[in-house]
Amino acid sequence: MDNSALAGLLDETASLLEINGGDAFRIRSYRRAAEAVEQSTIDLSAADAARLLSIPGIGKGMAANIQAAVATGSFPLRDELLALYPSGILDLLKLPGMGPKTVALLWDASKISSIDQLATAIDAGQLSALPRMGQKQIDKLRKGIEDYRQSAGRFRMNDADEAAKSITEYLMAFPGIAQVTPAGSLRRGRETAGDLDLLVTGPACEIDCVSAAVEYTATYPGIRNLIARGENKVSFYLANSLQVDVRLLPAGCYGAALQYFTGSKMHNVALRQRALKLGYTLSEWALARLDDESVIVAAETEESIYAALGMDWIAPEMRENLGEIEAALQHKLPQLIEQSDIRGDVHMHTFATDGRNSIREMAEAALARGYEYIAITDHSRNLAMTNGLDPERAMEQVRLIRQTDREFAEESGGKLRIFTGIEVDILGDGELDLPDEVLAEMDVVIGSVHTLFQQPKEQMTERIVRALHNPYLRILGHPTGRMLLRREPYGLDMPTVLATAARLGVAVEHNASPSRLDLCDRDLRHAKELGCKIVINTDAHNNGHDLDKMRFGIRQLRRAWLTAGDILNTLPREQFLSALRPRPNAAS
DNA sequence: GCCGTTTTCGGCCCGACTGTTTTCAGTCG
Repeated sequence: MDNSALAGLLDETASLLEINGGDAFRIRSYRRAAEAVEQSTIDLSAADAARLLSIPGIGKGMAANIQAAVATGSFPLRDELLALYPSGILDLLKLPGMGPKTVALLWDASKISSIDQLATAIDAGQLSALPRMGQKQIDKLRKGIEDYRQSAGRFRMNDADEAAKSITEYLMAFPGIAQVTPAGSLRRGRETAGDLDLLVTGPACEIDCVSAAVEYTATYPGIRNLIARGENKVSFYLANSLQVDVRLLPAGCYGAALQYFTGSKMHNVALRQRALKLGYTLSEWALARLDDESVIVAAETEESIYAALGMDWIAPEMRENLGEIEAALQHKLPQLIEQSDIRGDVHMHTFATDGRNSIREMAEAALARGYEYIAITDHSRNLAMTNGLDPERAMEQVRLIRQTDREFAEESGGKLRIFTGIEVDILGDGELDLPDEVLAEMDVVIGSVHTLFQQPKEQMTERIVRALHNPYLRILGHPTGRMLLRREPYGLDMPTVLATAARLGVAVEHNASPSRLDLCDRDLRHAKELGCKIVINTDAHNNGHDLDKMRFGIRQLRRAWLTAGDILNTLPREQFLSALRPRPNAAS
């Protein structure tokens, strides 16, 4: 059992305890332990008790739970709770506005323990009899169920990504397998994937000897159950119900297969039409002559196929038939942004609030990543649960950032600059929650939408627009608050927000991570059209893989056809701050 | 349930907002 799975067990136990009305501090302990396990860099299933106990947040009880889970797949408290409630009850918590108290209420009153049962109860009008269940609440739940069902069955990009990595590692260990490439929506950079397509090639995949590699694929240890095993294809489900199709192909047709299975459907339809026009036929096996299909025109590489069709190779992220084919024919495809274009990350937290590292540690991690600048932007006081900074602590933090910046610049030979910053909360009245004299000290002021995000659409938009008018605000953070597979964007009037930001010169932040996606490709396209400044940040809370979240965000930028020139933090550091909205009193 | 001590037990991030109340419970970050 890997750390993630282990963390999942602890976290779901915490949720079950909450539904059960357990002690709040005990619940927090389970959450903390789950977090610690998830973040741990060592394999805890192989760790002894002493090693487990050395991890902050893991004590005697939790160490015993972990050891039991490694040995048996569960532990006593979890088993006891699962005997009280069906496990499907945890799905209910995924609905917006649905917390443990409401879940407990539904269970106690009507034995509702799944989303389907809840939907039935709503349709039967059973809910209105319950306390605190007005029409608004019921409407909200109905909408939530609708959204949930739309996203059900799809997997977040990072889950598909991780599965692809681990299967790839397994396959590459087989002699004669030379290349494994994820195709489908994962390769196109979609934020979710319905299934996972892996294309495999190498000497072991040639037609006369492929059976051994197929056999090896079918014995991948992560397989929950095998769906099909053909001559050169293996399909199976992983433990998390993700369906995986592995195709083992001769090198001679690898490019054609890669092109075909990457899609999208509409892109492929348009491409096949183009082929017909030129007297060819395109399939997953080859681009061949229409009058004699035994004559292969191109098949080995994608580049050769696109070239034979008279066009430049098209990056997978653009293959949605949104004009990329015409652009490729005219050799006018944009040079899409690459991760290596990014020179800085200006949204990160430290242990002054809810981060896990010091300013210096974040700086070291950023430098190791090749960045030229970062901004430390801890939370302001309104986000009380994060130990947000009040004016005094914010000023102290500024002092500390400047001191660390000086020391670090000296040690690193000036390779990295640390900007001062703050992530302030936009309040219900559209005001920022720190006074101007504090904001004036900050290089980077990110105004984020945290506590506002549940509000009705009209007020929400109006309040954000008001906040944009605050002259100290330089970046609009988490502009849509969109959480992947959790809830739809809350119906915010994004065109108005983006147009206002563009007019006032406020940059909007794109911040994509496994769990959230602030701007989708459509938002980003729109932002560019409006001439909006865009930054891409990670909202990093630790110096480890958090900074790596940038790679998830880059995909949406590429899907929106953005180039390095469209993104502010591709600028050298001398130019970055001056590209932001000018500050009211250009003090420091 | 964990932690840090007072080495045996008390303290453990909390404020904004909504919808349902008729003074507040529940959810969210």
